[in-house]
Amino acid sequence: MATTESKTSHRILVVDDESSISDLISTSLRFVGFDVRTAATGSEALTVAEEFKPHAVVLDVMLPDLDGFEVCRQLRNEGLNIGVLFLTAKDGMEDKVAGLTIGGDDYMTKPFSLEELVARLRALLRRIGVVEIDTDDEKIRFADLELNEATHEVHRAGQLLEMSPTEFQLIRYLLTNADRVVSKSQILDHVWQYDFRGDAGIVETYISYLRKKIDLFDPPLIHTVRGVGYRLRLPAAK
Amino acid sequence: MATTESKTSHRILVVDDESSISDLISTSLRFVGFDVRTAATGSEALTVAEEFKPHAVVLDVMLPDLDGFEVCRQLRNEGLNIGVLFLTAKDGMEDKVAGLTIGGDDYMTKPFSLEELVARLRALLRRIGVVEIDTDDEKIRFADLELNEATHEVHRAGQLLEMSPTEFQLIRYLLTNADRVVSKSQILDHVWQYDFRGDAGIVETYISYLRKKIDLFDPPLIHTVRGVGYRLRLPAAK
DNA sequence: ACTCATTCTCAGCGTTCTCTCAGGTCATGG
DNA sequence: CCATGACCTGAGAGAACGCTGAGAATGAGT
Repeated sequence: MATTESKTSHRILVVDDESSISDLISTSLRFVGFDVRTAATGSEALTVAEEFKPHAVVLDVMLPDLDGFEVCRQLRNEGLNIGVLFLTAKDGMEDKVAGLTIGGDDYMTKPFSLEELVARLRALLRRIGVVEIDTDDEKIRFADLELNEATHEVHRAGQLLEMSPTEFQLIRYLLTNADRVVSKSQILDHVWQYDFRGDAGIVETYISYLRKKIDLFDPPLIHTVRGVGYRLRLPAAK
Repeated sequence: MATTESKTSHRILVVDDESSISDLISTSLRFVGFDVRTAATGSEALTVAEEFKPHAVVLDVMLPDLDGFEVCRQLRNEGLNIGVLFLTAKDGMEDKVAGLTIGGDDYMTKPFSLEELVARLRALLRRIGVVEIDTDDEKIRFADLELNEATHEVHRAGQLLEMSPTEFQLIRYLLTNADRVVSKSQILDHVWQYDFRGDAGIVETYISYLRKKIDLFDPPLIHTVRGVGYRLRLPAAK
């Protein structure tokens, strides 16, 4: 019943020359139900794309041969309706990337969190019209808690709650796993940037932040399962 | 029950260089009905996997030759849908543990209990889609007693019972062996960490805890078989 | 440059859990 | 019916776990 996916899985092409990154991304995307192929170079990307006909491409700007934008341009020349999610290192190039990111495309700076990658990719697919735009589709609800993907707003009992970026991602992750226990490591791996090397105790701190905002209302929704993790649930849960 | 029935036998590859550990695990997994192969090194794991095509791998991250992550990556490169349950030492894990729960994977720190290993492995197989996701599949029932893996909740007669981690594992072990007698040493071996060196009397204590919660209802389900062990049964089923 | 929001670490604190022990109860065989 | 061993359970020490406030470090916006 808690299936987030997906009658027809969408085809995503992941292009990155660092295999650790491309493995991480493709594993994650496959798990949430996408059909994934990878390429390590620009030219390989073009070759694969021709045959694979992806709906969207996750594309590193920095490639050994072609420039990411060049790859994008050539893909577009095929006349296909392809969405592109650029990946870029966090240097000075961000502005340039932002400027070159046009249309329904998007970009993210490395390192990012997998939770955000998936969210951005889904938004991208919606924008370019591959996925039906159902306004309800952009909202996740649990009890009187509502998260709006499009506006990035969270409401409880009709009231707007201010969330920091991390808090937003955390509550989103909990919401997509509503009613199931998720461990602190799972949270860390999905919500935090993939290069985070700190303690899992940070999760406790953010859970505390969330509770101060969300569970200031009744009934409390965020529950601790000692020794295991956290779980979003209603008290009435039979 | 006398025959080794393997209608839904999933293939599990166990990779650990300590033969004591790998024996322990494989014996246990075979007993609960998995088809098990073992490997002592990373390269052996890859060789065996190619031919054995396991559904999941129990993989020690500390291997003599290849790193556990490298093994994982190469397994994934085959394009196969393999779940990985990593085993890590409790101490030297500071910067290693990141990203281990991506893509439905999971990890456990040594020492662990066999009960938990089996539970985690089953959850893993469900998540990666090897086993049908039937919400009922995540529940174990006996009489009016119900244990839910996903939510970590235990109900009796529709009422929620609070359980500590060890209590939860114990009732789960009893439930998976419902109607059969299990000895105290069996319980100790499966529910407690394999390096536990205490008295078996601890089991009596925890049985007592459980009875205070579960058999506060009628009829009592936990029965003592004097001189042998314990058995979960209904009064009618003499 | 300054301010503010945010992220993250850390340590103190209270709670819960684990495990041991000891005295009591119960079943069984003699 | 008693003796014996097996089992039950309450009490309590110590450890593990999780929550939270304080504050340093970082980064974004003005």
